[in-house]
Amino acid sequence: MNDSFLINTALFRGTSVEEAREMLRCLGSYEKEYEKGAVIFRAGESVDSMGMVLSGSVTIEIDSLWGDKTILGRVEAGQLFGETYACIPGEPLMVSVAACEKSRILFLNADRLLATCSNSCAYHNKLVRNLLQISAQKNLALSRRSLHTSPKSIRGRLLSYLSEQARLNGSYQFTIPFSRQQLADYLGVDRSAMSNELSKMRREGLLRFEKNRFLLR
Amino acid sequence: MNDSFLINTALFRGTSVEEAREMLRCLGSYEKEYEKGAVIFRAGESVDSMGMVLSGSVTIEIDSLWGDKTILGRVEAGQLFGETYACIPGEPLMVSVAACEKSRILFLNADRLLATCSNSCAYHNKLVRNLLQISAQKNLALSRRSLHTSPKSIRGRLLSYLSEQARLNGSYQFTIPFSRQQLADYLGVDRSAMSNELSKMRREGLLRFEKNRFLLR
DNA sequence: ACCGGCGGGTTGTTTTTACAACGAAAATGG
DNA sequence: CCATTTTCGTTGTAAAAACAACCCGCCGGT
Repeated sequence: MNDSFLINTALFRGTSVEEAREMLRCLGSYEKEYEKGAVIFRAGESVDSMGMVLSGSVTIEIDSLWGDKTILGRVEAGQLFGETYACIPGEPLMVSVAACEKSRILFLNADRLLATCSNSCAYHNKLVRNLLQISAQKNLALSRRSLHTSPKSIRGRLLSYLSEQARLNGSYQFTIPFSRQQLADYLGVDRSAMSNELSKMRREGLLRFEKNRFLLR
Repeated sequence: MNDSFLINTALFRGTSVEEAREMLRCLGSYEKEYEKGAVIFRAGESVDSMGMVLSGSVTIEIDSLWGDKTILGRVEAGQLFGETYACIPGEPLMVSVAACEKSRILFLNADRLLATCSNSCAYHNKLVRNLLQISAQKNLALSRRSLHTSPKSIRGRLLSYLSEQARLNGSYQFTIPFSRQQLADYLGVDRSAMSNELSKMRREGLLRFEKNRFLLR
């Protein structure tokens, strides 16, 4: 892990390299690598650590019996996952987290982070505030998905999602971080029906796309 | 407001009555009353305060043009709303908050809560930690809704929601906090179709219900 | 080069849901 | 206590999505 990597993450923002290193020790952290598709947290378990993606990316998903999955969001390098459950000891996960490519994960013990650290680590409070920010951001991400799944039609959901991607990118041209199946899972619709709708929208001149690159008009 | 009310809320848990009172002053708080249906926060605005429900209850909802609404959750007495946006200054709301009955709301300035308070209020850090817990809980609430809306069929959604209500109540008999329309909005389905499905399930002997009281078998 | 798997598009069928319209019961308000 | 509005269940119809089956093209491995 690069020295400057940590202090550029949302969690460690505002600390120095040395402080961050010390915090890692204090938090009882360790790293682990996962292959594509490997499950990192499984629904039903309860966890006492949160994970930070060092490299690669993971998806947070709800797995139904019958094999359907709903993707709640994607977590990229530098971002956290599982912090919600880590903050609520004993709460069983209702989601699973899986690597969507080969990924390296840093685990951080939550109890130690939340404990009112005596005085050894003066930066605990900073970290807690950062974590609050992150939690609020994750809240937004979840709300955003609700926003995109609130239209009842596939087209409505696609437009809601794609418009926001355009807004985020500040351009009508952008690349999305999902494969078709993942996008369908994220929007809660059938993949083939979605492909169909995308083609229909293209025929109507609403948009263009090639693979994951989209152009809205 | 009852003296012991505050210190029994998740936000002020762990503080004394006097401390809580002082914090109220420190946070620049004020109260306001809303009639049933009144909008407290409107999507698109940005806010610098969070609200605590003192009495009554409010719903957090996504309003589409065309008048459809998606209910993300219900906030009861003692609970917070808007804390997500209050933690992220300038972020425009993508949801609205409306009173679903006559409600009294306490507003708390977020900047002052999050500011690293010099030394006047020693309990700021406690409050921030509590807020982190609350934020995590709200995360769960949002995830829970995603869980309940991830089945594609109305029946699947109903069963997901009702099973959890049963689990929460620790009994197969329970009362839900939603009217039919609200439940339909929460589950993201058509009300009449949902009524229909409920009746069908009753005919099949899966459950009984009268008004908001349900009995699962 | 061949094979096999995966991602993605197409098509047709079937099931489900949304939608609209209505009526009865219950709640509300004067 | 009556009038009005809201809530909820019912029905039928039209529209949409799920589902299944299939195709093609691409890529990685052998």
